[in-house]
Parts: sequence; C-alpha cells; structure tokens
Amino acid sequence: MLKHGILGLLNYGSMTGYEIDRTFKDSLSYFWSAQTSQIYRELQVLKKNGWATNEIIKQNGKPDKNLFTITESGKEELNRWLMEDKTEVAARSPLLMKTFFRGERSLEENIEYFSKLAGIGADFLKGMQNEPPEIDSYSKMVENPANAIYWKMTVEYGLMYAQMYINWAEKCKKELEALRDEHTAD
Amino acid sequence: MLKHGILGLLNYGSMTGYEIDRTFKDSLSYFWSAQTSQIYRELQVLKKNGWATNEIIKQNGKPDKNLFTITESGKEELNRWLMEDKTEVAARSPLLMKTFFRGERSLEENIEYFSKLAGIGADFLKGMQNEPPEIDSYSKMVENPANAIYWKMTVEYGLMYAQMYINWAEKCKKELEALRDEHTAD
DNA sequence: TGGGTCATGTAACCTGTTACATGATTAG
DNA sequence: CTAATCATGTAACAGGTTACATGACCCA
Repeated sequence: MLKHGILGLLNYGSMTGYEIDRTFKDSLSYFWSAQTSQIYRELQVLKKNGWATNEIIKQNGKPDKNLFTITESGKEELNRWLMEDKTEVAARSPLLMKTFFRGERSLEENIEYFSKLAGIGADFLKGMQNEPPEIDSYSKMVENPANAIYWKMTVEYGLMYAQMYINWAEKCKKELEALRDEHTAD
Repeated sequence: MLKHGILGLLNYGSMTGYEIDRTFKDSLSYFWSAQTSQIYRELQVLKKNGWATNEIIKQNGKPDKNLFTITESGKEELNRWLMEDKTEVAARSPLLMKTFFRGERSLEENIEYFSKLAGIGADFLKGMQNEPPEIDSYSKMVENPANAIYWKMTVEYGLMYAQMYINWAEKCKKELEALRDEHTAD
C-alpha cells in the first residue's frame, strides 16, 4: 500500500526519501502514517522492481540527496493499482475492538470513555476545519490542477467521518447515562 | 491488538483456537479480520506471556481439542489495555490513499468508481440491517447480559459509518458529474 | 463420492514499528 | 549555545498475509 502511495507521489515529480517522508507527515498523515525507515526501505523495493530509478545529487555541507524518479513500469504499476477493485467498506478498527469488550469496565468509566472520544473527535474536526491539509502546497507541486478535486474529497471524507464519529460517541454516552439513571432511580 | 481481542474472548470463557477463529470470522469480521494461522500463533504468545493456560482434551475421531483459559495475569493485561488511552480518530485508509491519486485516471472512470463505492456501501448497510452480527449468540456464551450494550454499539457504528460512506461516495460522484457536464456544455 | 465441518497447525513472506546512528548548517 | 532542519539510513522486532498440510466424520 505504502509502495503505491510513494509511486503516486513520484508520479507528480521526482522526490527524495526525505521529501516523501515530509509529505506523508505534513499532509497525508490524516489517512496514512508512515515511518521514515519504512519509506527508505520501500524506495529500495521500488528500485529493485524497476518502478523507480535513483540519482545521487552531490551537495556540500549537507548529506547528498538521493533523488528518485518513477519509470514507465512504475507508472503502469500505479495505474494497475488504481484500476484494481478490492474495495472493502469495513476496515480493521482498534476503536471497535476496545468498545466491544468494555463490559469489563464500570458504567461510570465507560461514560467517561465515550465522553473523551467525543472530545477527541471534536478536536480533530476543529483541526481539519481550521487548517485543512495543505492542498495548495500540492497544487504548486503538480502541474495538473485537476488533481485538487480528489485531494479535497479526502478532506471531505475526514470532515464527514469526524462528524459521524462524534455523533456515535455521544449516542453511546447517552445510552450509558440512561442506563445509569435507571439504576439510581430505584 | 489481536492478542487483546483474544484475551477479551477468553475472558468470556475458555475456548479453543478453532472457536476463536470462528468467532472472529462469523461475528467480529466487520471490524477485525484475523487469519487462522495468526490466531494459533498468538495463542502461543499468550501462553508464553502467562496470560493463558491450555489443556489438551482428547477426542476420538476428531483431532484433540486444545482449550485455552485466561489467567489472572491475562485479566490484568486485558484491563490494562482497556484503560490505556491511545485514541486516534483517523485510521490508515487504503480507500483514501486510492482516492487521493485518482487524478491519474479519467473523469468517466472515476465517476464509475464512486458509483461502485456507493453501491458497495449500500450492500454493506443492507447486510448489517438484515442480519446484524449475531449478538444473541454471544449472549448465550456470556453470563453477563450487560455486555450486549457494548456489542450493539459496535453494530451501531457500522450502520452509521456505512451511511456516511454512501453519502460521501455519492457526493464525490455528483461533483465529478458536475465537472463533466460543465465541460460537455461548451 | 464429494463437499462441508471439525480441528490442528507450520513456513515463508510482507508490512509496519521502535530504536539507534551520524553530522553539518542555520535560526533564535 | 542549543534546538530545529536537512538528509541519509540500518537492525531488530512485531503483526498480518498467503500458501500449504493433514485427516476423520457426516450429510446429500
């Protein structure tokens, strides 16, 4: 998966591992986090597969740059991946795993838990609304402005998801509060 | 993560690897998929960590059962995990990774893509509404009916998520259609 | 007689995480 | 003087996937 993300970025233009790492951390982290070490390792795989070539650029003072460029075969692989359809709605969710087993903890603690989730969701939403991932910085990077519509769609997903997440957490909280109030009413 | 899911199940009662595997595949797969091989491997880790003990139960005709039971230390670990708060709203999303790079494909193909996503979302939603993960079968398994509320919350999340997913896919589709119609109107 | 269920796993591989290592330049 | 930025990675480990292997019993 990360391989294809890197191919997608290289398809916009040649980049060094460092730049790819920065892009993931600064702009794509809300839907994909990647470790620096993994990026450098995957770049070696891309090279081995013939999907990218590299070129050392001498610098003085700083370490040399290792600039990667996508090949024709890399572009084919990128397109193959984009066309393949293996779409699953449900994704692995640590959140739901934890929710599922919460019966082990007290009502009060769980009310607190969902309250915290709602708060975290609200912070995430606010963050996204105030400083949406820097679409403009990609626009400069890429000649074709048509891409921006797809970038915005991922942001839109983030906003809609965050809202749903908050609604869900609040609903859960209310259900537990109702349960608690039933008991204490006796 | 899977370790803790297994611990959570063992906390309901002793189980064999086969039963754990069935439970994940039949009932928890909408938020966590697990390979049979991984379950058997993780059970060895639980044992090694002192979180579970096992007992061979002789059978004739069928292979012997290997029944696992949670230990006190395993219960502590389960509770430690439930109490720890490491909640991230955003999760790694292959869906968004693919969406982000769709500028590489044609408008028409992408309209088709989002249309398919909306359909897949609708099928998932229908499936969940018609046959929600067998909450009843857990209820039999577990003495404490209070757990059911948390199980239902995970199902509720599934329903809300599926709806949001469909709305998003349809919105994306409409945006692209509008773009196409602008161009063809010239 | 053929497929499904019960029931166990191993081996190899791929992907992601954590920890470590180096070193110059630049801005506060 | 110190922290951040630029820029490269390696090693070990943890977690997840794919493929393979075995074998009896039961139902249609």
